Amino acid sequence: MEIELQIKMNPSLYLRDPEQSELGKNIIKHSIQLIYDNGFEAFTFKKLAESIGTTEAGVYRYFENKHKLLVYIISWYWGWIQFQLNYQTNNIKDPIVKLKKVITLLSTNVEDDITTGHVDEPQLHQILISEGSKAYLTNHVGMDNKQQFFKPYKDLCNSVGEIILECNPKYKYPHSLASTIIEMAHLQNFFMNHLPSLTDFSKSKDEKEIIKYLEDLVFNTIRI
Amino acid sequence: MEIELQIKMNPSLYLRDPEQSELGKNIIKHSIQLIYDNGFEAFTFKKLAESIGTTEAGVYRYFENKHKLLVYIISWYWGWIQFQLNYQTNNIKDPIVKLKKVITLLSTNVEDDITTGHVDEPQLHQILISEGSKAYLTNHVGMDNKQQFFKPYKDLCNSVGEIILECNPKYKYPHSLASTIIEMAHLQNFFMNHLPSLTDFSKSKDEKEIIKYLEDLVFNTIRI
DNA sequence: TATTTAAGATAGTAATACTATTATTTAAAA
DNA sequence: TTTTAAATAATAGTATTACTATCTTAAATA
Repeated sequence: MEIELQIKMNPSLYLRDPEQSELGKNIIKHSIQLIYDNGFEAFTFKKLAESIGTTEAGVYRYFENKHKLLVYIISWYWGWIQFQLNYQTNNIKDPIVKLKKVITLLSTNVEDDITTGHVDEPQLHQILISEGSKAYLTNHVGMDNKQQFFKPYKDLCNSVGEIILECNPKYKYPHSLASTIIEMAHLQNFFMNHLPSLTDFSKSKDEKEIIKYLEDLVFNTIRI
Repeated sequence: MEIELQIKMNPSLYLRDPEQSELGKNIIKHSIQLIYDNGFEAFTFKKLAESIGTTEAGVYRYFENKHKLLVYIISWYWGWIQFQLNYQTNNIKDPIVKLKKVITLLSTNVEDDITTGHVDEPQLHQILISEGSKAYLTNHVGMDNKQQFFKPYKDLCNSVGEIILECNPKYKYPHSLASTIIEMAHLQNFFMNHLPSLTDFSKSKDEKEIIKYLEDLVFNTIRI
């Protein structure tokens, strides 16, 4: 029996479900590759179509515009991370161990997940580091939020917040600390690699240092 | 005697120094207004030129492209914040008081500084919250960094890092904690106003809550 | 077999991000 | 005061981007 992991996506993000056809899956696959290679600003539907071997109009039948496509793949990533979190912390009683797992999961460049054929998770992880915040740092964030575009991110933040509260039920800022952990796991990685003097990891350029920094930050903050 | 505050800018950011002419000052002034109103994605040199009453070509004589203009005004902001930091922490001995001042300075929506005629600081502060990270989250961050585009930001981060070390000389991650404070002062503000469930300040929507959160985070982390 | 549906092919438009040219005004230098 | 240079304004033009529309073909389904 083959198991294939399916992440349920918000239908408002697409015009036609990309999971349901070869072309759709190719759009996701090549989008990740192109955004990973050239960044989101340089990414266009024309280049995407050329890379797939279809036409611009073909892509537009799946996604209204490139921003929604970005939000789609980012949502997919958070959904996938949520699954990994649930899976990895399942049956663990100690919330401290759980929280450490979460920090490691968010900070580590994942391995390719073979149960998700057309998605290259390591590339997607890099996209999240460089482009993740562009999903919500827009003028239309309010409208996007109303359409629940950021639900996977908010759900994840909530899960992390709950684990924080398990560690210390009296801690006053579980959601803010959760969003700080998630954002900083990515941003410190970006800084480490591109603006190293903004971090203390420039020598080793090792993700493990980020994990140590975040663990120190989090467990001192919640006073464990 | 009138005092005018001049922030020295990196000449690689512009083609012609905007401080040196009326048109130049108008470009800065109206850029801030337009980016504040419509966001950076919707901002074009054509709209800017129309808003000033000049032509697109006129703007291009000052700035190569809109990204460099964004980096310019963001650099200006960090230079101005650096000045405010130096000014406000001058003669303060206690590093804890200093660090608190820094957190407050970064988290508070500033008042308009009359010594900088053509710059509206409160609007600029909002731009930093929504668009600040777009200055460096690009594919050409390495080249930009080589040209010292992010020096004011890195200098500020360094200053904050030094104050952290004054509080606790043994703390291991002064730069990372400094960049965390700076980024989170802005990001928690953005979340509070646009994605409130990612924070614990959604009820009051008060900057003072962010300050309390960051103080709690920082002083627990460095164990004061 | 008829019919819906997806995909491919092609064309076209408005806006964006520029570059280039020339004419006019302003200001500094000779 | 005249000359010269520099800044600006006015206009035009191009390649690319971000779409929309239409028509045909192929494949799946009823």
